[in-house]
Amino acid sequence: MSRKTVLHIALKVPFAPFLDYLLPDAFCQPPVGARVLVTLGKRTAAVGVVVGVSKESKHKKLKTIERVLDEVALLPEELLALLNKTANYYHAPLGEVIHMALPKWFRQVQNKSVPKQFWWKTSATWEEAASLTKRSIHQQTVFQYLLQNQPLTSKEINHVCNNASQQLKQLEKKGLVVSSELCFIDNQVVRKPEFVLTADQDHALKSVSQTSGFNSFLVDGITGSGKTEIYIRLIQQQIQQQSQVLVMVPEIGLTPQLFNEISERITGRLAVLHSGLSDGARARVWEQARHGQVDVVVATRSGIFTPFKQLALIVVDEEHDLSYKQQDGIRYSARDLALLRGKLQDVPVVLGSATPSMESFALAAKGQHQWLRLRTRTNRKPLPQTVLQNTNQLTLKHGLTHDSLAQIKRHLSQGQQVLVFLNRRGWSPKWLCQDCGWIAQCDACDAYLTYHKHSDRLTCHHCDRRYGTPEFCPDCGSQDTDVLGVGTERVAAGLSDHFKDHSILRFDRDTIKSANDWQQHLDVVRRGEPCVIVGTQMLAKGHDFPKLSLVVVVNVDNSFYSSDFRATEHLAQLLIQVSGRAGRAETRGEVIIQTQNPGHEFFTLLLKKGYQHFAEVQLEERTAMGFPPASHMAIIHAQHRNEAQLMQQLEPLAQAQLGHPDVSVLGPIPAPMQRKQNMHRMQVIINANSRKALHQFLFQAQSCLPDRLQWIVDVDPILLDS
DNA sequence: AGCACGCCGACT
DNA sequence: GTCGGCGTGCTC
Repeated sequence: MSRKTVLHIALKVPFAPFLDYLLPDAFCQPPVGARVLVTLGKRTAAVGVVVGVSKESKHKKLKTIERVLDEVALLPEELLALLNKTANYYHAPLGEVIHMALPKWFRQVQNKSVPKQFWWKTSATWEEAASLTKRSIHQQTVFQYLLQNQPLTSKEINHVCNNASQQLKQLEKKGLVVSSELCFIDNQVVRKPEFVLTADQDHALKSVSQTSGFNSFLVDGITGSGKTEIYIRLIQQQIQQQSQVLVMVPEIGLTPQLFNEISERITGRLAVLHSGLSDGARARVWEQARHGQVDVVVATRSGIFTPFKQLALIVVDEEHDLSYKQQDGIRYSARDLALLRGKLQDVPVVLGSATPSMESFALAAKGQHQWLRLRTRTNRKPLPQTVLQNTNQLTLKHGLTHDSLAQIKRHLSQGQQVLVFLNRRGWSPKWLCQDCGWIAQCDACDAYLTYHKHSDRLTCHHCDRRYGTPEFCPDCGSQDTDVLGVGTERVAAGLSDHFKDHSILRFDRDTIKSANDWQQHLDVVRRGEPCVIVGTQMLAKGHDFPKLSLVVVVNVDNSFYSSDFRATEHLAQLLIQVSGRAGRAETRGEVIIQTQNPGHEFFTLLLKKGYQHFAEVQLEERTAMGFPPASHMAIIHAQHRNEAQLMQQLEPLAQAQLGHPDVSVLGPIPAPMQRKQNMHRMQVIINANSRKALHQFLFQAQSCLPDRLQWIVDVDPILLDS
């Protein structure tokens, strides 16, 4: 009787990997990987993806598919395989993984075709343009900006002048610029000359290109050792063979940089994919990659799920970067998934970093990654000179020592730029009562409030609640309140005051909200006038500021008191990365690190012997302690508004830990921040000798936790709190 | 997760 | 008398 076709449909539901639906007789059978429209419970119109077909189902009463949205699979087989593995590895329901991977555009029921976009580039020299645009300053500005930053979309030029798109049309009429629907880069002329590779580069390049199928490589080379050159040569090779390359970058701010570097050197079609794009733009890149209409995609984290027609290589730049790990929802690591995808699709994966993560370092040491070291700096830039400044007995001015200020002054007067790095935004991280020692805290979190002078508010950086500044201490009534500590806002204000003749630029989440803000700030720095840049984390990464000659790092000491065993690894990476910003061929860069622990062996190890040596010692320590990468870790985070109920619901887990010889379980213990956004938080830390044992435990744990409880599993956590 | 049902407290 | 809090249950 039942010759009915049953379809397994992945939907965004937390309780099952997929649900079964019937295919109506009148419908053509959609392929696996196609989207369909179904009703679910009271919900009409839920978008799901076909993940399997069968003739029967365990369920009695099946609903029927409403509509087939794709004739051909939107998710190619290899991508679906990756998503399946992702679901297993991170213990997440397949439907949720698919939901996360699909750009929003494809999760909506739309009949609209993917919107178009136009790319611009110049087709004339500056002289030609100048003579034809004598009467329009705007056209000249637009042309010049395009000349320096091409290729660009109209949107990216908008900030240069307010009617940039009209100016572009005019320029096009005059034959000075051309537009294309694809990001063309069908360069007739390769603009930059080819460099001669160093022996190390040559060896690395040959090692990768001589292998076939899956192989993983760790390109380990200091800033300026020419990692990008290797990526570019590899990309060139693939394009010649009509294959596609996925290049992963840690964050949105770095996409334009790598994009431009690559675009100057390849003949092919290039696209970027990051969270700053509109839904339509992301969908377009997906479609183009899937149909083989682009050759290279430069993408941030979620780009690891881009479908390709002919993927032949994955590059993960700045492999150690924490941004590759998603910190909410399904906590996947794009770097690890890149390796998994490489294996599944049998293509090589190249990881690059000046400061490899302990995970990659360990795999390279074991020979699981081919270790390709670049020892010479191609740009002949000498390594920066680093000095430690003991802040213990010194009075600080705007968070800086007198010596730091004097050095800043010297560099500015020499026409150089200076970067002051500190990982704290706002005016000051604490607001306290001078009389009784009370410190302002968030109502909803166990955290101190940060004072922001600009808004004259106290802000919680964990839940974003804002408070007015108290006129008197709520505990003792004293009016003698003060701020404690410095953030970027305060340092920048202090420096503005101190160096009245120079501009002070602030790079943090309060001053930079969009990709456009980024670009504008960068444009200012690139103009090269002497200035002081004050910034957080976002500045540590690979940006190239040619005029920057001094870096001052403030407030590194928290890492020494952290409970996270990875804190020193992260600090070492940060210091090396941030130091890499200073200096260029002619001028040796200088780095000042302000610390209360100048005698700490960490500094001796890192500064005297280098990152490599630091990493070796660190790896030995990890191994001795039985921590990752020598072990496999996972954390179960649970939260509930009621503390007692939270404890009670976690009860079964405490008992489940028995009988797993290869697994050690810590907890349930209170999370480092016990209360966040009014939720009580507990965690269970699982440390296992083998990946298999870890997964077995997690499966068991999952089954014994009550449905109602809000919990998530973080496999391979890289931050122990949050 | 959504979304509904259902059962108790405080307001026009 | 209703509006609305959130506990419980279901989704193929």
